Amino acid sequence: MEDDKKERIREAAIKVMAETGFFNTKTSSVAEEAGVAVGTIYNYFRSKDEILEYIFAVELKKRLTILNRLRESTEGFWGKLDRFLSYHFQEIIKQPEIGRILVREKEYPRKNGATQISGYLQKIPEAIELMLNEAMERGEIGKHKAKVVAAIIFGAVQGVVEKTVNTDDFSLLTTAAQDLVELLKKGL
Amino acid sequence: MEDDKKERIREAAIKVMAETGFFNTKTSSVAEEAGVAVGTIYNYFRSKDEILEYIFAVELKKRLTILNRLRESTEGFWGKLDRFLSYHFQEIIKQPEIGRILVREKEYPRKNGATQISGYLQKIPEAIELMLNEAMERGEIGKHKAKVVAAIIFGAVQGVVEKTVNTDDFSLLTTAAQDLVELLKKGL
DNA sequence: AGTGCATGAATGACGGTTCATTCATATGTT
DNA sequence: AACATATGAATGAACCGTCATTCATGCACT
Repeated sequence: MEDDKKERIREAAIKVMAETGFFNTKTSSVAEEAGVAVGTIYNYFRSKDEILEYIFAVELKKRLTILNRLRESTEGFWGKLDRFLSYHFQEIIKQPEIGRILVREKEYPRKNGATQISGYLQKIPEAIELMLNEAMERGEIGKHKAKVVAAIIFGAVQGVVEKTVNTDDFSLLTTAAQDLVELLKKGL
Repeated sequence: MEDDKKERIREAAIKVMAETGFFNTKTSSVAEEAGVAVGTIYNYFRSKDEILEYIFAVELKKRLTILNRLRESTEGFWGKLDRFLSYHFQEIIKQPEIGRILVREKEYPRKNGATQISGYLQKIPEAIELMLNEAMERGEIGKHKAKVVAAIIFGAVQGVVEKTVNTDDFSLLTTAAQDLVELLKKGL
């Protein structure tokens, strides 16, 4: 049995939690799926909560890296948005379980105070809001309430992901980025 | 102490579950909030799950009634959508806890098989999809994939509600219906 | 022979549900 | 009107299954 236990546990947790939801997931199931003993999990994570937190951290870091890279590019707003959404949707096509977890477990209140999750998650709509404001100043898009628009975009993305994972119709996601960008471009 | 225990329990559950989330809500807390004994809950509900199911049933029935009434009216698509969204957002302004629960607890996998919740909830985007198709046939809006658009609208609505309850900024909701309709009207 | 990771049975807290009991109110009887 | 009895809603302490977490022991590699 080879190494990188932490990664093995993360992948197992993604699989099991996507299936049954965080609260109905037993650490013993995660252990079994990962092929390790229950106790081993606790050599790498302080608690069950921390596993979920780690899952979010990994995924959101990937997306924020993309967003920051895009911010610096000279591309127009719509190109940036299209790139970002395409990346996000591709990731979910590759691993639908991630989609399930991201839409389902976000923001759920945990027993012992807040986790980092909300904090991490906030940053995505914030980044979009920032890009929106820049685009408005450049006159690339008309004046709108960036906050509301960001919430709409963020929500629309989740809506499409949700529909996809609920119906297992991944064809939706292959064109969703263009569909959405097109709609928004005309709309704003 | 007057009557209608079931209603008292429903209201208490809304309050407590909005605060702590379904899975962190103890039946004893609901009982306390409702001013009844724990056992009394079980005279009106078979389980904790059933309380949540009932909360959804009540709220979704209200919304589906509106939607069906609108379907029969001769009003155009955009008027209908505006009316529906206005109603929904007003309800959440009146009782933000409902908003929290609707966006957070939807579709969460329960231990003992499926609940009615997903089934009920499906009907909203379905109704929107239907209205969209009718509007496209009438030529009121251009041809689009109704399924994707319905998912986008449904998601966008949730996004705005989520933003609102997370920031406690209810001013968002007062104009959100018009903002959203306007954006979509131009976009489609 | 010491260090570090892995193990999984044991532990203990927690909380949903049950049910024997209480109690308020209604009904019937004189 | 006074009393007896029946009904079923309300109660909450106790029960019991369910896990998250711990830790004593085993194992491997240096």
